Amino acid sequence: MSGSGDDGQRATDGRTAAGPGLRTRGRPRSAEADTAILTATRTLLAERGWADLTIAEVAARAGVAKTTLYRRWPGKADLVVDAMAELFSHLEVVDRGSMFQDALATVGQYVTLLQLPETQAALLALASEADRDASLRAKVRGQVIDPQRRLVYEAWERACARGEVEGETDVDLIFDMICGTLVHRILIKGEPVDEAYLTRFVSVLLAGVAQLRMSGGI
Amino acid sequence: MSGSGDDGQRATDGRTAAGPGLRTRGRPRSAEADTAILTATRTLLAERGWADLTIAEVAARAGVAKTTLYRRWPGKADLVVDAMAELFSHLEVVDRGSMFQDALATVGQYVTLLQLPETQAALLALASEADRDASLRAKVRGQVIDPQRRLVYEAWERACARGEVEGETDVDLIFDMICGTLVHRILIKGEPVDEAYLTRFVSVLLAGVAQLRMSGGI
Amino acid sequence: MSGSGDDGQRATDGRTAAGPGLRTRGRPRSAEADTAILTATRTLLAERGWADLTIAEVAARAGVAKTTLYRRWPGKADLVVDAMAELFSHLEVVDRGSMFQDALATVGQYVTLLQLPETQAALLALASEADRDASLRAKVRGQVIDPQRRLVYEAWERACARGEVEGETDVDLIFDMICGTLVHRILIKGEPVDEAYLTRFVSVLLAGVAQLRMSGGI
Amino acid sequence: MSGSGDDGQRATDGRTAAGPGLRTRGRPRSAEADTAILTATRTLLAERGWADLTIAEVAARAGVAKTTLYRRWPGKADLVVDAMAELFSHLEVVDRGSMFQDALATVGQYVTLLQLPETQAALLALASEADRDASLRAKVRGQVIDPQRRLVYEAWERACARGEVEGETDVDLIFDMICGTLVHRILIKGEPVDEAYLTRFVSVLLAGVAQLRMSGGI
DNA sequence: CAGTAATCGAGACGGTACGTCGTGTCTTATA
DNA sequence: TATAAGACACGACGTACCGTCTCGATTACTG
Repeated sequence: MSGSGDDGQRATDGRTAAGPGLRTRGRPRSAEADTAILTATRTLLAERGWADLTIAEVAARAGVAKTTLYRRWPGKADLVVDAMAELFSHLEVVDRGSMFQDALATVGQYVTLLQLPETQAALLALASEADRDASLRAKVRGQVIDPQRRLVYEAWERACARGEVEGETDVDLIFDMICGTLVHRILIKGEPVDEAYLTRFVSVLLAGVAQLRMSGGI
Repeated sequence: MSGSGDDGQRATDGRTAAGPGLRTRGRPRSAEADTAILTATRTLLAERGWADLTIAEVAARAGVAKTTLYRRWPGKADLVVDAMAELFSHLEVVDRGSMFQDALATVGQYVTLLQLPETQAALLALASEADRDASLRAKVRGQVIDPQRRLVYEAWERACARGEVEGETDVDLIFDMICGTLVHRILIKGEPVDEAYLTRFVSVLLAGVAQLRMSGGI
Repeated sequence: MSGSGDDGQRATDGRTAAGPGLRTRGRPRSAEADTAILTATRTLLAERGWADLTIAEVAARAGVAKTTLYRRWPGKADLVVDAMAELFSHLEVVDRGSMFQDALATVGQYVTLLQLPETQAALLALASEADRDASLRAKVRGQVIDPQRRLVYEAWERACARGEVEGETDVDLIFDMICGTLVHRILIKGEPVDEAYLTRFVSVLLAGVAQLRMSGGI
Repeated sequence: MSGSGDDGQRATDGRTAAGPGLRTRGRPRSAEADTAILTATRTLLAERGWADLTIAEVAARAGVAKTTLYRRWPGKADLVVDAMAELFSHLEVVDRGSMFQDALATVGQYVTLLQLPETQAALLALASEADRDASLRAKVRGQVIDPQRRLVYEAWERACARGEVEGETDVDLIFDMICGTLVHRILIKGEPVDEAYLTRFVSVLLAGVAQLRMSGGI
């Protein structure tokens, strides 16, 4: 689970057995409701897009009352953050034997994710909404964006272990370049990323990163 | 002028003195209204953000009736496209003597634009809305995004003329990398771009591009 | 028309032709909407009762948007006041030749009104709601209750003209006794008023009133 | 006790020490809860009025769970009936030596009751709700309204015993006239009843009743 | 220089989604 | 079995914005 809740119960649900018995009062929240709601959210995002995604319809599709939904999430954006977070939590660095092949495969996973209709509907909308809402931005970054930085870090570490590169690198910049380029291509321009584009992109990127290190800079 | 209008009158308004045929009948549209509306749009985008930008308030701020606004633009998104297009139409490639300096200065202009509150409010929102609306996407790309590709092309041409590079390059990829990286940094993550970040970015980018060409690829 | 409006336009609609031309701006309110809404209100009051009377359903039944309804009346109670006022505005004193017969006939009209399902649904509910809402009470009294006092006054005047009685009487008290008794019987206890009950009631009432005057008191 | 409960347990609760058989199983209902709930109901009626009286708030004020309340009363109206019944159960016919003085004093008690804020909030609301709910109407009449008819009957009997009047009279009509007139004055019109009004009212009423009997009618 | 045809301001209109609130039921752990 | 606590399904609320419409009042070209 992603752990996005803002009220006490959800966050500590079933964790602290040490509690003085004051913890579990009243009817516990339905765990199935969470699953049903997040699934319905993704489905409807794909079907209707962001603007036509209605809280009421999500509730109906999930077989849940609107109230239940509002009890757990303050609004559409926060709900969608959790729904997307589940999708983005499955990315992993693939080991294909070389830095280039690792990068190609991992970036490929990210491309696949960005090409899902639910991602197309949600990601830019979330970023847009977050512009004026600091707490939302924190959630988006904390649950969707920032966790993926580890992919860059791990790929670099693995390349170090193989002896392909050494030292440290500018993970932030590389991360921005990867995510940004693909987001611009797929989400903003709405064009597909094929094998050829992907290969050229990773080539330019790795060449640039390598060159940068040879020059001694960071 | 950007020429986003969908009815005939606006496109030919006051421009072609040639055909006085059956075009101009009845009271002509106020030219000042256009200016006032677009200015009000940008101001309110900066003040309120995308979600709280209201057609009614734009009209009020521009001192214009809602009807007048709807007669010229079909909706909020189309209006904002025109408003943003005016901002993005001022970008130029600066000549600083070398490819690296040219790139640094030009990208710097783009950064400045992305950091404006109206851009922060509008750009991702437009891209998000365009996800489901092909005609909107066409407008966004045609008036805001694609025109900037020429900056990459011209910078490359100038570098060729100087003898720094030769042949052709993958303008599309480079364009995606530049815009995407900055959009991700500034609009999605909401972090500033300082001199150091900018320098590193342009270094990696140009190194990558140069390396790529030496390897014979495109 | 009852003249219940609280905004300027409705009250002065079509009255002041002397206005400086500033009066009629924008689209005028639909007069048919008023009729349709008040009719629908009475119909649904009779069908569903007060508690299950929904603003949304009134609007739907009247073929009107909820917004339109809220633009004209602040809430359910105020709407129902106007709807009832139309019903109560048709009461008249009947001339049957004698004070007793006049009273019998006029009170009979009132009984008929109180036995309508819409009145049963509305009158006590309005009075109940008005308990906490001074402005509502003012409307209820001004448009529904107080105007009927004239019936008592006119009947008394006619009896004076006939020479059956002379001087003045306590209209307020008599009015309370008539309305109150019938409201208690019909609306509170929910029992019908038949010819016999009516005759006894009017007898007791007139006898009391006459006796009171002979004793010289007011 | 009013005995509004609909399950068996409450009726026999703590009263009959006779049969300890199979009645008392599991945890017995708290007797204090009943008191606390009815008191809280009257207090909140006076504070908030009928419309803003909430079951949840009554429970909170009584220090009781909502469940407990619903186990004993089916809804807001039934609860309020019981709460009001307690108030109305204290009315008695006062012996002041003459029929007129008895009536004055007894009606005065009723006036005092009607002028309580909790009565103002509750009585018309109950009657209004009862319009569509036969079982509620039965409760209201059985516990609040009808029991007071005995006041008219007893006052008449006492007057007979004194020799002031003889025979029977139309208790129903007189009861409607008394309650109705005062309800109309106090609850519907929202005006106070002072000594003068009261005296005039009782005068007219008794004169009417007396005259009616002399004429031989009933 | 009157007629015609479009625009303009104002604001009412039919819709739709919103987020909140109250109801009455349910599901827990505890007494 | 009753209780306190609180989650739950349901449905109405009143608000806000949308995009359309209907007015009377301007403005220009046109015949």
